[in-house]
Amino acid sequence: MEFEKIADILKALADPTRLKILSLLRIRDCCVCELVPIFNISQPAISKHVSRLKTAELVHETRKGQWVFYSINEKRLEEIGYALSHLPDLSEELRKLEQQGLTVTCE
Amino acid sequence: MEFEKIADILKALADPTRLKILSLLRIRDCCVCELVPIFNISQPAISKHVSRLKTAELVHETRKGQWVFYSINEKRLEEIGYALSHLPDLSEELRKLEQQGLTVTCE
DNA sequence: TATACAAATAACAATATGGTTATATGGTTT
DNA sequence: AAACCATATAACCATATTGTTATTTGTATA
Repeated sequence: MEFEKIADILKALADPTRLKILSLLRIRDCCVCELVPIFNISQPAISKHVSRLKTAELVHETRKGQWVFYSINEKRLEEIGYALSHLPDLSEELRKLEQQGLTVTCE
Repeated sequence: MEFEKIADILKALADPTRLKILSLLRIRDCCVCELVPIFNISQPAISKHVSRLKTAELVHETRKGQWVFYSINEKRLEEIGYALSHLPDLSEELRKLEQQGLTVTCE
């Protein structure tokens, strides 16, 4: 996965409210109207948070009548964990640096 | 680790430039003046990025003469990987929701 | 001591983020 | 059809983020 893509998914994760939503979805699927009374923020705020998680493919949605239930996408979380321990290799950049004689060699 | 703390570390990670810096530090320790020619941004911008990584304890710094060398803190990265797969438990919140009769039971 | 280089900090600007309230949309029920 | 409820979107505001240039601080050296 590219650096920009990894950063985008991490940005979607990097918020306490969204992390809490994911933790709740680990217990069971929830709809927005269940999440609202748990947090001290408005319904549109919750709606935007889950929307951000959906864009990052960290959750899936399923409409059931008038409700929309969100479920966690554990695969995506595993992917991001893997991406962090296997970031794209930039050794070519360091090689170019050496060719340009810009390397700092200390003592 | 608390949600706010995890979110803070994820915010430090959630930027392509900082992810690239970490990838470079996986190859070898680098100083700011080596990182500058690799990226298309100014020296103060790089300095602020490594400072952000340092605050999140994702890197360590060692002064060597006039240079400051940065090294990756792999332990911290492992910690955040672990934290993502073991987020704090919020089942108590769902229990309270049920007690208040706010649970949505569908079909 | 004066000069030079590396790195950090200050002050600022443009954009992104995370909240609000008001309103629109989608589906259910009377 | 009308009313109702859940969710999404629009418009807006305050603050955070990420870059810039100018300046300061720390260390080495002529």
